[in-house]
Amino acid sequence: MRYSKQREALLSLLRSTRSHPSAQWLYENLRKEFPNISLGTVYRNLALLEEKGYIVRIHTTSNTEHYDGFVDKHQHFVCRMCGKITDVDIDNTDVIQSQAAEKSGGKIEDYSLIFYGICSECCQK
Amino acid sequence: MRYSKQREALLSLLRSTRSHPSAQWLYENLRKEFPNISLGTVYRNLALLEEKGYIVRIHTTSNTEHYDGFVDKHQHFVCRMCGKITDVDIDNTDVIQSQAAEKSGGKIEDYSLIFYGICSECCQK
DNA sequence: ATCAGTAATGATAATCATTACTGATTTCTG
DNA sequence: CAGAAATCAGTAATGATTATCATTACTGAT
Repeated sequence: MRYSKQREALLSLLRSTRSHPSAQWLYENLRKEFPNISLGTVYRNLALLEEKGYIVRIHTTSNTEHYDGFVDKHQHFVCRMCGKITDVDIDNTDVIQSQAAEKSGGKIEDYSLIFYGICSECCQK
Repeated sequence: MRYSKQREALLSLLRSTRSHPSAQWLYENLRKEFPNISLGTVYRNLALLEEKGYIVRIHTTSNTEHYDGFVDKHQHFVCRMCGKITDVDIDNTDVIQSQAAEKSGGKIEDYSLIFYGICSECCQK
């Protein structure tokens, strides 16, 4: 993987936020520094960075993908009112993973655990 | 919700399999009984049935949604080789859910737990 | 420092799953 | 049975993502 300014900026932007942005948001914000950057470049580099393990892709009920620059294993909570994604740390998930390995018969490499509900801000409204 | 043949057939087809089909697969198989059924009808009813809680939508790394006619809470395992989705039952997930509620501050209504890896069939190849 | 090779880019077109629209048909209630 | 409303089939539109392609920009060797 050869160096590129755009990719470095993308990764650094992703690592600067905990908001789990979409490709569109990243595109719009990268345009401040790279007015001519292409949306295709954003998608291409997101795929590349995910493949190499530098970022994580989050699949939710929403029809758009979200990305996370923090790769230390953790979980997410999605608010069904405002759509915001926040981090949640759950302990002892290895128990679950070993139980799944046992019951499925196959080789389990990873898992995704996403919580849905109403976030504290939206609860107050 | 008013009765319709197409919707009943869709629900019954979904309940007859453990393969967690996509909209496209359901459409193709419903055409055996309803040669003129529309893909739009399939999507419309999938959305309706999900909203009413009769079926579950499964979001995976694949770019298409999959559906499950069995709504008793359980988890899924997705093979990254063949793409097949199988059921996995994990015990004591309520521990996780209560831990998430505690740590997130919000109100947690549901969660999705999906395992990724290589299924037993693909392991043998 | 320049060069050649090749990966990455920007611009744009293509893809493909899903959703919206429309006029005809079916279901249900009185 | 009739009329209102939901549902349908068919099809166009949408929107996120991916692919294409000519040009540009890294990088290691001369």
